[in-house]
Amino acid sequence: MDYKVFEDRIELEETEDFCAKHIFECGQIFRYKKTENGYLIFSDNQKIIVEEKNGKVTIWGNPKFCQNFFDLKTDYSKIKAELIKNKELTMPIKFGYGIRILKRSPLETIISFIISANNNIPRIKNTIEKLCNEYGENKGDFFSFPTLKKLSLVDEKFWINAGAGYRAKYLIDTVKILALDSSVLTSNESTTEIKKKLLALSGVGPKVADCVLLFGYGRTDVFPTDTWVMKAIGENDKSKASFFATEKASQYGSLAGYAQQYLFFYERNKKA
DNA sequence: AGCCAGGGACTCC
DNA sequence: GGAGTCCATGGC
Repeated sequence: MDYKVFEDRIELEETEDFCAKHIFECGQIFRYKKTENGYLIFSDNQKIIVEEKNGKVTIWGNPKFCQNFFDLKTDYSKIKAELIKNKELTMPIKFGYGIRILKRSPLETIISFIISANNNIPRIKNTIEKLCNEYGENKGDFFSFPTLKKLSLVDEKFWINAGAGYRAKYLIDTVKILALDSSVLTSNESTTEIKKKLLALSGVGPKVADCVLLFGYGRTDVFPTDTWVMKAIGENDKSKASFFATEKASQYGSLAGYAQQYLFFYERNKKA
């Protein structure tokens, strides 16, 4: 995919490999808002604006950050061509053709997906927004995601008030663990090793760990298996989630994470 | 009103 | 290690 890098933006022609709606509404990120002709996104300490009009996509923001964030160097046409050989992915890929997996900070991903457990997206977004507004750095027209140091100042009452529910104590405990040893946040170890460390955090089970690995560490060899993906597979027994996570990761190999995103987006947004 | 939400911890065995 | 139960609370 060709793109031009400027000082304050990146430009590309409209392409099958980039669709803002698909990218932001496939459940991988919670700090975004729909605008008139695009999206307004916050990630880490950055603000990004994506505009799509007249056949052109403009990504406003720090170009170096955005190039990595949108994973612009990865060839999604190639990934889709490979995955679409699996019949069950034909419709999902046609439907969510413009999905890209965003590269995000491990800390923000960990906190976000602990909040996401057994929760609904509007409420998840609301809790994270309250957190940033209170503990993030004021960047003028938005707030950054809080640093680990700032997160250490958040008490249980705040989390409850922000709508975290019973996850409040998980969040408190996880921040404490990370404050003592934050090495996992910058780990470059194998997917299995990092997963083991993530599972030691509070409120992080197999599904949250897989989401964090995929979105926060760019590990595409995992297949996060939530209720929507279970529906996509046609399985009702929730106790089998971890079985399918392993099964599908093995089936799709290093492309498992991409396959999961197409399935998730299709299942959530297709018309019955 | 009642089930569901991008599940996990805890407790049994 | 597998099965059951409980967990807060807004969305629909």
